[in-house]
Amino acid sequence: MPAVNDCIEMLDSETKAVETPEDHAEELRLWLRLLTCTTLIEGEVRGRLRQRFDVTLPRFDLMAQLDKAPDGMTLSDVSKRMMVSNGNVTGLVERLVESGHLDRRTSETDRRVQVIRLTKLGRAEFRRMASEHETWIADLFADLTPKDVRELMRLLAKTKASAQKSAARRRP
Amino acid sequence: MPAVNDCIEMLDSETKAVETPEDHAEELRLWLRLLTCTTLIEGEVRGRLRQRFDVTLPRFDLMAQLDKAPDGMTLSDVSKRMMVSNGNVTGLVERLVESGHLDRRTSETDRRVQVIRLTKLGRAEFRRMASEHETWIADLFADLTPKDVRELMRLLAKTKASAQKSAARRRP
DNA sequence: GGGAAACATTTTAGGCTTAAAACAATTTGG
DNA sequence: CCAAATTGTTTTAAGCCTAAAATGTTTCCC
Repeated sequence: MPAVNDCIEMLDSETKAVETPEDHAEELRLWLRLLTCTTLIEGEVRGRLRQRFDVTLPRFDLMAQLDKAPDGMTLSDVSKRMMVSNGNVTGLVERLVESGHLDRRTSETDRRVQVIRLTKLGRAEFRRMASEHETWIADLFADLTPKDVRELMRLLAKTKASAQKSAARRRP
Repeated sequence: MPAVNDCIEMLDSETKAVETPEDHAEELRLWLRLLTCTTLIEGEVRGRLRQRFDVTLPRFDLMAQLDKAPDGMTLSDVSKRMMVSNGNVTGLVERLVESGHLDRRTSETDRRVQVIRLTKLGRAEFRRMASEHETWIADLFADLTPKDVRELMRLLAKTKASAQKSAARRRP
């Protein structure tokens, strides 16, 4: 009896009292919009880095991590911070060592560990790129008021926590 | 005299009256947080798609576009919608045609154009995946209240508009 | 009509990315 | 002590992705 079914579904969607196929369209739209924003900005930054400095985004990101760590980082550290796979970092580091931006040495205390640092050249180039990069980002977010920025920061922090909790539920 | 300099900088950062090297650290932090959220969720979705359905995220995304277009789409349409390069779509479509999920034919009216559609198999598989996918997304955003979701939607719409405007300024 | 511009797609070359397996070194627990 | 588990990195195989150049087709407009 379709009529009865319709009633039940309407009731549910209004009151959230019953367990039936729920509507998660809002969350889905939110996710797509989040993804759109990120893709848009990421593509813009990628293009500007390439045009202005002939550098790729992953290389820039890796250098950004190292700039914050004057004593260097292990490959695992970098991999966790950048949220990419280990093997990915291996290749990235290889190319940046090759181009003279990174210094890589085996730890004295643990011969499994590779410690990487920015070279003088690498640091200088990164600083030069980073200051321009910061103005790009400011420009991309220019229409947001300081209040918007604060509110977004708060909601994204909540989003991040929610997603981490959900991920942990599945992989305890 | 460093003391004087400090005063000027503090004044500026408080009042925004003078034009000096401005501080865009807040926007930068916002961008990094946005990127973190997306990377986190995207990685989670990618992993679940692989484990549950042995499908990649780009394939799923492409099928999602086609599911909304019963009459098919051209490769250019897909490329614009997915915000990826043309060449990328060519390869993706190739593999999905090969696996029987997509049907590709040259347009009768314009022989430059390739029109792609989901096959029966492709549509069935996509629907099966999509309904589960929707629950994953809902779970990942579970800690956000309906008000949070609305507010995020609003702020991300503003962000998207701002970024598009900034991109257009560069590439008119 | 015909050449130039615009458009849709593919190709190319190179880099990024992942998951999984392999390898190497250290730590741990009996 | 030493075998087993753990940890850090690299390798492998496959796929994703981009920018730029090349190819084929249509449209524009003189």
